[in-house]
Amino acid sequence: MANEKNLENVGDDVCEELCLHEDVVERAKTHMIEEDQYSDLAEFLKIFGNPTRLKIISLLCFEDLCVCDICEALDLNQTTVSNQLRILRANNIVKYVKEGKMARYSLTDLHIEMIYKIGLEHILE
Amino acid sequence: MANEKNLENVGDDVCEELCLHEDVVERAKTHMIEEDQYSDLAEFLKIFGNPTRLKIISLLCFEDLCVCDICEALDLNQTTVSNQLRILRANNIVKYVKEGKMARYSLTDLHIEMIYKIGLEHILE
DNA sequence: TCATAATATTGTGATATGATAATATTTATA
DNA sequence: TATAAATATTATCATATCACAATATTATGA
Repeated sequence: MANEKNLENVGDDVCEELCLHEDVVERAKTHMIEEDQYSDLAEFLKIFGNPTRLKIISLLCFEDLCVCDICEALDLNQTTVSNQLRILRANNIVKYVKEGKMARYSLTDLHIEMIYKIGLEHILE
Repeated sequence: MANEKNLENVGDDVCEELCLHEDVVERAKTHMIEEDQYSDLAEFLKIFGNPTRLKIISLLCFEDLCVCDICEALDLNQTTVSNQLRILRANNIVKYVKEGKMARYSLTDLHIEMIYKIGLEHILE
């Protein structure tokens, strides 16, 4: 029995003196959010990890634009822009209104612009 | 000659009346940053697009931690955590100090916490 | 200097992502 | 209703990324 307890403890208490700080670990855990929220947040922030999408976002920070103008400003073909706009839409980063044949895109909210600008600040440091 | 000019214009002026807004496009272009900066920014923000890395960041928002404690808090094996820490280091998101055998990790600056928190706000809306 | 704890690096196969070609849909107007 | 402009969707293949096993490195204490 005492033996069994020792075996149990092997996993938990390895390097107790020097490294594994039970109290620190427990406190850290209290600051964690739900597993699903980490996934959702990663999915959302992942969208910012592509230069083409960042270019689109950077343009929309200043002015709403139609697909055609975005293609022209970025010198990218229509398929590429349209596909990326779909991804941006699906992730609630841009929205659009139909105006006749055109679709006028804009950022959904200020969070998008903030993340773009804070990121830019960081890399410019 | 007149014919040639017409042909040239076909590419530029297609849908002039309805869609391609030269002035809008020109104005949009003035807001763009350098190609390299888009790449750098994408590389940087891409790092936030992974749940494991976000978990590490979320812990370090509150307290500096050693690798061992991070593994324990996240219930992940050491290889995974160490690899992600290397990526975070390489992208200037975390830094560390050696303390004997241990490495104590922390966030490099407030930008990291801000991006994490703004993103979280966004997905919780 | 040997053993071991803590951390780092490398290699691997499965999965995700990117740009774009090909094609489809939607809408206004002739 | 036929045409063409504007935008959207689907398919493809090359490349990137992921978690982790295996292994290496670093640093402490016996």
